[in-house]
Amino acid sequence: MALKLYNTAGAKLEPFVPLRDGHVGLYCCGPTVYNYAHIGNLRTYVFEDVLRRVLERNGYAVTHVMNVTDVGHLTDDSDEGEDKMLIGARERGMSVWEIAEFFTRAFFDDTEKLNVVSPTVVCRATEHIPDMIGLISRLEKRGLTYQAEGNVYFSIDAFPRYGELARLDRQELRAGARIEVDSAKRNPHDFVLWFTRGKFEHQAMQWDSPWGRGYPGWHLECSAMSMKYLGERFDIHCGGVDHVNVHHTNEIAQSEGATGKTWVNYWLHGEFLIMPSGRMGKSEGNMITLSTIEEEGYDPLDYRYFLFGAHYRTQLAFSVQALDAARSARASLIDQLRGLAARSADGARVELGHDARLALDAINDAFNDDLNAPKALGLLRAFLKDDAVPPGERLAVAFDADRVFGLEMATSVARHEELAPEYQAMIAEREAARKARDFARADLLRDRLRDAGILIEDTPTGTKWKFV
RNA sequence: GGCGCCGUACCCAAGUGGCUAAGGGAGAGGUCUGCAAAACCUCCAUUCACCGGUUCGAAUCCGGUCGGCGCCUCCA
Repeated sequence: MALKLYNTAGAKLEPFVPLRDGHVGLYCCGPTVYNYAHIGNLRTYVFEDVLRRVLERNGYAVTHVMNVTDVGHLTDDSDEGEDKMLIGARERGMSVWEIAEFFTRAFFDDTEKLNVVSPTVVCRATEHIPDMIGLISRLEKRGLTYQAEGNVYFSIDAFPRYGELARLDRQELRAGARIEVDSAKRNPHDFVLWFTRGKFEHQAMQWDSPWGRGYPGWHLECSAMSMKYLGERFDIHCGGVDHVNVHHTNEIAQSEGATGKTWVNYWLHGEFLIMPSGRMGKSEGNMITLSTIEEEGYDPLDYRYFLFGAHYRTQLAFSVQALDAARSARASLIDQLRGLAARSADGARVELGHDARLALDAINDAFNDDLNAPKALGLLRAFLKDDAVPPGERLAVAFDADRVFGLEMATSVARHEELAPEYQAMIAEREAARKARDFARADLLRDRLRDAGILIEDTPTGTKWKFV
């Protein structure tokens, strides 16, 4: 089955056809680095990782670009807020530049732990200010901007197709429903391209521009940088669903406003991870980071496995119970694969028989059907139980599918952990006790090993152990 | 108020017109075991929030009701 993707623009499933044969230009909205990413944010990056892996599995050479928003941004668009970076810096006693560097590193630590493949290009907003200024100038030449009270605004009334992506009805938009409208705006939904207003003298990062010293509006960086690295037209742009209405809508306006061309062909949006209390966020007070999860004894890959429980376009309910289920499921999968490896003389077989081939095709079809990872995982697990297929072939199918799942299956199966000599001695002593039918002694040793995190299994082929 | 998504077993969920409604977790029974654990085997929704309609046929399409969530403000 050829790759099909759900395009937010048009709101339907479409066959994927790249602009250039064999190549894909992919832009993913990256992190704002004034705080740790939480596991809800990370869900989106795992979804994008699956997208990239599926594209590559289909033979495309992918140029994957991601921005890092290290420019301070207001806490809200009504211009009343304080710069987020500044707040972060003050709270932590660091310069805004140090803050940005610190959380950028933290972000990539997290994605690496989740086995997310690094983007081809990672670009920082602060290193592309001239590109953004250039874009504003182009918009200015085309008459799509105006200046008011020191700021440069994009005029959405000068861009007739405004809001098509989100199917916004301009008449029905309710500006100011939740915030106060900036009185300098001609249309309440106009947005700032460049800030200079003295009111923001506390803004720590500022640059010179034709409109005065200041800083760029938030949406600008994605337009400027994506076009710089991928061209004025490219294939796929993705991010979280929350970006559809404002961020991506505004990006399209300023990008297509500047070039006069269709900017992006496919828009993909990942749904939210939902807490019992609703959306996860710092202000909601329900933020969980990857570190939190690790401290609770979960492996980051347990979380990755958990994410494959649901399709990327459906909200996923997070709970400890659900994460526990994922951890157990991943452990049992690895055990299952180890069992298959033990029963296969030559490990993962390269040549697949008819049934294995069929199963792998079905799994690939699931991936190609708008990245249906949960279906693919279900198919894989059903297939692994099929004793009619030689163990080596089952293993091979799993490892092949893992090129997309990214669960380190082969590594986990091959891992031979070393046991400290004192524990080896305890196991030997327990064996001796069992032979002597001193079961009280044997059970005591088993309990002690258990307390040390070592699980004892007496199997027909001898005593085995593993870390819990 | 507008736009959008969702409601499938104890839990997380796949399925979007037609074979027995995936898969995982939990649970139950069994094999094995000194006992366990692990592993393996078996069982676990005549039914898809509710009501009405379309159809030979619907969890799947249409209308309505109830419930949940998201976006419309920076936000994955």
